[in-house]
Amino acid sequence: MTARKSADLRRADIVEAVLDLLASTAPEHLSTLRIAAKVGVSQGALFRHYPTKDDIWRSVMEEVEHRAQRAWAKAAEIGGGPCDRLRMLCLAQLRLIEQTPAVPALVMAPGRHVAENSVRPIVLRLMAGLMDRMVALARQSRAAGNLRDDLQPDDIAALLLGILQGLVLRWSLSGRGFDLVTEGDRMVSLQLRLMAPSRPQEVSCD
Amino acid sequence: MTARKSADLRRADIVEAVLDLLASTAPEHLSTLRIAAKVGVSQGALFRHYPTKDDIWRSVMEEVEHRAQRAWAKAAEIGGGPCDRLRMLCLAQLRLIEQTPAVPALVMAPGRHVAENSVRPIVLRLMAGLMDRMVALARQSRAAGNLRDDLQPDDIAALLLGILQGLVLRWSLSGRGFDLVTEGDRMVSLQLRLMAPSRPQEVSCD
DNA sequence: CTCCAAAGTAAGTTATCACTTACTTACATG
DNA sequence: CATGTAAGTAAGTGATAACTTACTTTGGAG
Repeated sequence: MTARKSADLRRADIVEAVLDLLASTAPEHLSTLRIAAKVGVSQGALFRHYPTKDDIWRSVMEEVEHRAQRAWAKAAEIGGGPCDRLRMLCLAQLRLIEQTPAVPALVMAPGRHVAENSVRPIVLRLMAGLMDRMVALARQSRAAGNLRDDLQPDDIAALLLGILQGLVLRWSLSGRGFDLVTEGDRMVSLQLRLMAPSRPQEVSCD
Repeated sequence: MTARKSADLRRADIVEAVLDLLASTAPEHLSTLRIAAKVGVSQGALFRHYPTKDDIWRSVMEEVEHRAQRAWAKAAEIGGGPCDRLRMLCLAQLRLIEQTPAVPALVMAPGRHVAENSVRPIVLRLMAGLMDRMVALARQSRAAGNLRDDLQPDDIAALLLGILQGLVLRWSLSGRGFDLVTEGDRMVSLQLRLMAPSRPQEVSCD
């Protein structure tokens, strides 16, 4: 099951090297030479394992997707009401990004240099997956009376996701100048409080 | 006053060409060759007007900044309460982005290829300027009784700005697949309603 | 031990980039 | 009309990119 052929091990090495390098390098400056140097082989050796640099990007993005899904699943395991789980899902995403700064770099990379064709669909799938989970939890939260009746689950999720994305953008632009999870917790909690039913404090989320 | 030397006219041509091209091209694929072709001169001619490509990026970004400030100022002229003006500021920003898709491309461009050193400080200044205006309007709105007392103006602005940025990100990733201003109006109005004081509908913003 | 395929290397190849250079044209001014 | 300057061009230059090629090393199966 978990056994891998040596070729796959090498590919895993390469993916990990790219993720490492992306923590400190913009995607479009990640040349095959630098990747190879990080892995510890010559540049040409990369192409024994991947036919194309685009294929490397695809593998990297798929690994990111797996990590994200793992993080979401782990956040879902924690007990508590649906509203807590919604908050935990948001925080799990922020924690993932903090530990893997490659994520926003890849998501925001606009150009073809970072393999638009290979990466873009995976990014969209990733964001759709997060959105789905958030909508589901929002629906449950509302049903449980933790969120206002007059809010659509899609809108709840869109507002929260927007707050997360804006926060991550500012975090990236500021050179990671503040603690992402701390600030995110503050913002998400605040927003959930705003979306709580009218009697302000009683049925609230916290 | 408004008179310009011919050299400046040429520079304006180049800036406009870049902005045009950025509507359909990622920043890192905008070579001097393509810019020159758009302007209608040879590639080398560009360097008669700009010593460096970085200087072109800087000029472009400064033009973007001016457009943004003009848009914000125009939005501020419209009458109405501070809460309306806050909403209008948000919509003005979205309208600017819709008309000038280069803005998110430049803001999110992570790498050095698009002149990190020249562009980044201007981007930060731009975002800080928007934030300042939003915080000021949020403070006025709260003082006017349109927003809850227990919200800090900074947080009000941060939430709204986050919602805008997230929306723009999804708009860009989706290939501009929905109407930015329409959807933005819906989201911003919703958020302002959530932030309105407890008696839900009466003192609300709308 | 032999042999073969997977994995590695060094040195290409081709393309594109920002930028330069040597030379030419257009034009306003004295 | 002569002339100096701003603006233009075509053809480089060197750097760097992804990818290829010809050859060598290595390790396990027969």
